[in-house]
Formats: sequence, C-alpha cells, structure tokens
Amino acid sequence: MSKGKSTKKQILDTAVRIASTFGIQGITIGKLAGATGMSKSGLFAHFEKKDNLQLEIMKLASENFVETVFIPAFKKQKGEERILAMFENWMSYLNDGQTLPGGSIFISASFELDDRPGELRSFVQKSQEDLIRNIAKAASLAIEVGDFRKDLNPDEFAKRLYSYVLGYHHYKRMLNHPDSDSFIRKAFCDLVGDARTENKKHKEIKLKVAN
Amino acid sequence: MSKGKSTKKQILDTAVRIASTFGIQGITIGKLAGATGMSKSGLFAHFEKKDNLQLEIMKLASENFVETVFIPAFKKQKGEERILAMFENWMSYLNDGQTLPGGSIFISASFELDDRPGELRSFVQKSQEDLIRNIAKAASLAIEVGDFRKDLNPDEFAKRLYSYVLGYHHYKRMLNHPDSDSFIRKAFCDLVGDARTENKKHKEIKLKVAN
DNA sequence: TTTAAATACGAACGATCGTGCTAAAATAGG
DNA sequence: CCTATTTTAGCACGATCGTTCGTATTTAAA
Repeated sequence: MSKGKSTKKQILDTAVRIASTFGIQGITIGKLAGATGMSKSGLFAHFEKKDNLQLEIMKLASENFVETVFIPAFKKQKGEERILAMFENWMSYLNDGQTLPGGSIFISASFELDDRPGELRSFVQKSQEDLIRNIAKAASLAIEVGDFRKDLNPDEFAKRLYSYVLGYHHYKRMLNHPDSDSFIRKAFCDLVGDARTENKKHKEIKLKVAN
Repeated sequence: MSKGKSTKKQILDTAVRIASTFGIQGITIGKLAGATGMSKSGLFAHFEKKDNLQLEIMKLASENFVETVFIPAFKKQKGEERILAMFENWMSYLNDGQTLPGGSIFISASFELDDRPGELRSFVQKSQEDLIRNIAKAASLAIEVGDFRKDLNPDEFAKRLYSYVLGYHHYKRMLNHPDSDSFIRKAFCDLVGDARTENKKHKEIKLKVAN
C-alpha cells in the first residue's frame, strides 16, 4: 500500500471515531487535522472536497458494520439462529467503545441529515434500506425453515426490531438509563417469541452477553 | 404585551420552524435574523447568549408539545381511552407541517446532543424523561381501571411505544416510506392489544385519522 | 544515487460564526 | 409634545470554517 493510501486510511479511522461523538456534520478539517497530527492542507489534499471526506467516513463505517454484524451472521444457519446472531453482533457493534466511542454514526447521521438532501444523505438512506432489507430477508428465511410463523410480515418484523434499536440507543446514550440493555433484550425476546411458530412458542431464547 | 416581548415571541416561533428543519445546532443568529427581517445585533439583543436562544427554542417547543399532546389527553378518562388520545395527538403533533416542517425538534435534538453535555442537553433529557414518565403513568392508570393487565410493566410499555415513534419518525422523514403511518398504527395496536386484560383482548381499537 | 512523482506544509483568501459597542430609531408615560 | 426608556441597526472584532496555491519535503522508480 502506498504511503498516501495508508495515511488516508489512518485519517479515516480517526475520523470515524470523532464522527461517532460529534456527528458527521460535526467533523471539521481543522479538528481532524489536529487529531491526526497533520496540517489542514495536507489532510485536505486527500479529499478535494469536504463532502468527499464525509462520504468516505460513512462508507468506512458502513463496511465496519457489515463486517461486524452481517458477515458473521451469514455464516450461521438460516432461521432463528441467524436472527439471534445478527442481534448479538449488532449489540456488540453498538457497544464497541473503541471504534464508536459516541454511538452509531448511522443513527445520528440519519437524524442530522433527514432534511438535508445530497449525496451524503442518499448514501445513508441506501445503507438504512439495506439494513432493513437484510433483516427482513433473514426473517423470511426463518419462515422458510419453519422457525417463524408463515403469516409473519418480515418487513414489519425488521422495522420493529430497528425501532427498538433506535430506542435502545436513545435510552442508553441520551438518557443514560442503566437498564437499557435489559430493555432491548426483553423487547427482542418478545418480538422473536411472537414471530415463532406455535409449536416453538415457548422455547427458551438463549442470548449470550450480559451487562 | 410590550413590543420587546412580542417580537421575541415572533422570533422564537420562526426559530422553532427553522430548528425543525436544520436542527437545534443548525440555528444561526445570522440566518434567523434574515428569516425574521431583523439585523443580527437587533435580534441578538433579546438573548445575550446563543445558548439562551437555543434553550428558549426548546422550551417553546416543549410547551407546544404538552399543549398539543398531553393537555387534551388528560381531559379524557383514565385508561385505554387516554392512551389512545395521547397516541393520536402525538401523531397530529408530528405531522403538523405548519409549526414542525422538518419533524420533531426533540427527536433530532436528542441525537444531536447525546454526546454534548450542557444546559441544553439537560433540558432535553428532562423533557424526554417527563415524556416517558407521563406515558408510563397513563399506562399504570389503565391497569388500575382494569383496561390493562396487572402484570404489565408500564415503563416498558412507554419505552416500547416511544421506540416505535422514533422508528416512525425515521422511516417517514429519513427514508420517505409511504407506509410509515400504517406501520406505527399497526405496531401501536399490537402493543395495546398485548397490554390488555384477557377479557378485552380482542376488542377493536378505534383510531381516528387515516392518511 | 539521481530524478520524477507523490505527499505534506505554511500562509492566506473570503465567508460566516458569536458577540461586543455605540448611535439611531421607535415606543411609552407624563 | 417632550422626555426617558426600550428596542433596533451599523460596524467591527477575533475565531473558525472550507478551500487555494506555491513551496518544501518525502517517497519510489530508474
């Protein structure tokens, strides 16, 4: 890897962390230059427009999400097991204080950008649609293999799950509720329980992670 | 009302609309001055610090919310009826394009401020806690009067409802899903249905509003 | 090692930010 | 109507924003 590409990668890694705390709109060439020990102009030369910088930050964050949440989950077998894996990976992702000290960039970016059209917003929209579609897809596979009821609406399932995640993020980050982890775990279990076929209705849902 | 107070009120009304679209952090003395036809310094004289301006914006938005959502709902009788009224008023509030062209200030402010301590954040936090507590209170009254099951957790009910509202706002504002209204209506009905006592389990839930 | 290309820096630009200061204008009370 | 007070405007400040440009330095190929 050439020198240029490697420093660019390092810049973006730092940028993702900063954006996690200050929002994608809160990143600044000067602040980012300071955080990386570079000059404003030296850093700026890697991106040509600030918009590009923001876009590349979101793209990196998106890759991180896919690698942490989806890729490992797709190695699990279809059905409830994969759904559970997604959920647990998702929780790990949201609580990785190393790369996301201030919470999910996508969640905050969504609310920052919801009324500001542009390339950046389009990318975030597309990512969110992908996310919901992937969950819905996993749910419909769970129906196919007989884990979930045939009359479950997978899209509805996905959207309710994501709503709970939004709430979770909100209660944890903004309101500092100490019981937000148990909140979402219980909500998730009820959601899955309701989605199950009748004969599996009362099986235990085994989630790892406590805390 | 003195001249000063009346122009200040008018400034804040405009500010709430702007903040609805650009976020509470997106408010700028210059932009707001332009929007009200005043000079920067003339407008600034009403507030003394920008922080005060932002705080007063949030306070006005909070009053608007209470007046639109809670006050009318508290005139309904305790129980499910009051819960339904809250929900419907909430929907009206969120869809009032006149005063909130860009969606709820509190929702966006929450995500803008979640990692930035200060007086403004504290106020938003308090407002959100009040909101959840009010819903939970209404739910526990519904238990008292026998509409909801005795083993329902009111706090959990409130937090799940608010999670759905966050999702609704997100799907509607950010993702422009045309079916977001039916999404939340169905989610709400399921939530209420699950909360009901056994003998009322299958009563119809009559919501006004379509669209 | 020489050299051409890639990369980084320093300084400066126009804009806009929040915020003072002072003077003009509008208002309200006698 | 006159005056005292409140309200507004004009102007300027230091800071910071994104961005440009010419120059220095570092890297990689020959």
